[in-house]
Amino acid sequence: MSSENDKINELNSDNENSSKTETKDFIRTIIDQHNKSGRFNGVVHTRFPPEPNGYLHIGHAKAICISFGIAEEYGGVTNLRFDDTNPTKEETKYANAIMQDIKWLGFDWGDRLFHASDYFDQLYDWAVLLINKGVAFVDDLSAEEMREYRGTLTEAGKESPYRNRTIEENLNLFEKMKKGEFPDGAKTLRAKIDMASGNMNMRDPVMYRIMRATHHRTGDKWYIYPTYDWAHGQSDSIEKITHSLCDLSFEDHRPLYDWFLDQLEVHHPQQAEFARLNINYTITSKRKLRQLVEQDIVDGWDDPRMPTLSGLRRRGFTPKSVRTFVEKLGIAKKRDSVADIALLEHGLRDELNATSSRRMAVLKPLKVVITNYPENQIEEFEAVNNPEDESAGVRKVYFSREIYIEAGDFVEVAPNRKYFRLALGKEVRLKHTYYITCDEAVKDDSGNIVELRCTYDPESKGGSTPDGRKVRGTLHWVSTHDAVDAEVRLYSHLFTKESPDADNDFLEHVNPQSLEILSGCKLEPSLLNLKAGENCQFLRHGYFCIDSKNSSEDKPVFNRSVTLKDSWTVKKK
RNA sequence: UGGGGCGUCGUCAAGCGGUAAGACACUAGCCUUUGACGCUAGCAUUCGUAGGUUCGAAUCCUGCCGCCCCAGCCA
Repeated sequence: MSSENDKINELNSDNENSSKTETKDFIRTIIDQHNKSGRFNGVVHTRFPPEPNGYLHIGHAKAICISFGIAEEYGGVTNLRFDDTNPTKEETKYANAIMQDIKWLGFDWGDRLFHASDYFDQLYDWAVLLINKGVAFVDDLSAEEMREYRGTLTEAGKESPYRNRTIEENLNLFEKMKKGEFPDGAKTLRAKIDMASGNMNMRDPVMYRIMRATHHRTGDKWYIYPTYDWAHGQSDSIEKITHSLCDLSFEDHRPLYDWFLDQLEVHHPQQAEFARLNINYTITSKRKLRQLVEQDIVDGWDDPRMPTLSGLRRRGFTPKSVRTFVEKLGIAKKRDSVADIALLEHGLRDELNATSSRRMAVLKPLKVVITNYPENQIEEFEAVNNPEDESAGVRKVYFSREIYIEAGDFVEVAPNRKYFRLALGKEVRLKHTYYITCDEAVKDDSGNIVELRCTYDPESKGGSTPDGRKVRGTLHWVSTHDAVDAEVRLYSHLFTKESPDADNDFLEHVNPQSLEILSGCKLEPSLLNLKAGENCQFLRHGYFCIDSKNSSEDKPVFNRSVTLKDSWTVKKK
């Protein structure tokens, strides 16, 4: 009886706990288990290991947030280590850009900046150790021969004819490889594992290749370079990493890393693999992004349409919005998952709604003359900077007889009673100021509307009238006398197809309208004071920032980071 | 006839034998000096599928089916 009660109590308390406890992903669950068992004495030490051969993109942001974020959460730290084992592809300029991007995201590796190349000597010594153990050998097979000997996915491979050289011979040959006595590609050092393994990575993988290339850090010291597979696990081990978090493509390599570490009898991190981040309407393949840049389809790696961190930054995305996005997506092992770009955009809007000042900007101007408003009169109005944040204060806006409104806010005949923007005979409110009614649309010879003639109601000053009549439509405006001219760039998805990555001809799906450049936009003058890197809401349009590359004092250029949600155009359809 | 993974709402994703969280998206309505924001409501009788075990299964067992990754001296 009593044991039954205990069980029920246990169940109840479990339920209470589970309803309060946050759900954990499989990586945090593994760490919890380690902490419970004491495997790493409660230490969580991760690393982020990029290859300095390109720019970081949103997919890397996920890996960064996971490795840095989880370590931080468990009171641990994260190393930044450049995996620079292939001198033909790596450059210092990429390393610098990568560091800048990680810092921008808000993560810090302290004084723990490392390079796989820091360990080249140790790696060499360990290779000698494996030769001495009889589990590594120098092979003379060419690349093509090796491929033939490797077998296929369903057939076992054949052992290399050089596999049974004596330890002395291997030692001698390996040293000569190091001294540069053989031409590039003539020999390799291979691990002696199992040519019949179902796991291709275990079929005597290459540990060293001969490569006469100047390394961006070690210069011309080496003629041989370790492969990633040989360097990676040991680098983690040397740095006493506890949890090596990486993407699913290294799942198959884990047995190999474990094998090396076991042979060497050194510190053994736990590797865990998660699914990479894919996002719809974009691509996250370094190779394909490079193509966009090299074929001038975009304006460089930091083009605001690019999913690179530098592109997102220039577009006006905040580090927080990127981190929130990654957190909300969660971590799992579903390889083909594709995140909705709308979630990233939602996070940005959510953040900026709370923090950005509002300003009025007319993107496609239409001149309005308020015929009953005194000429040469300028009236000052106070405008709230951010209705979501009183501390943001107020600013002054100046109203006059001639203003600009958005051309799209006027049609001659209202399409239905749900339409409450401006039309002939209709009344709308001008934000912060007066009601106006449209009397006449002036057209040019070809019938284009070039000017509106309206009358205002002096009683409506401030945006409401004594009679309390309802005016549903509120338009933003800018006075002609103090409007500032600017260029505004509107962006939309770089691709028209949800999963352009699936296609090899992904370039065919590039959205020809992903960039719309508007010139002659009319802005509220206070916008000239917007600081670089600061976001601002253009009322009824979206969030904008100054373009860091093309903007100048005399010719301001703004980027649209994200639109405001718009239920009207949805309804219209 | 190889090895490794994955299949829960349109999307991402919880769930770990006790009767399907949450977020985004979407829909309807309210509010509104941004058709924004906010608020309210709706949105998986069902967890790839077929059996089995069990009082009870998304969760355990078995068999199918589907999708993805691996044959660089790239990382």
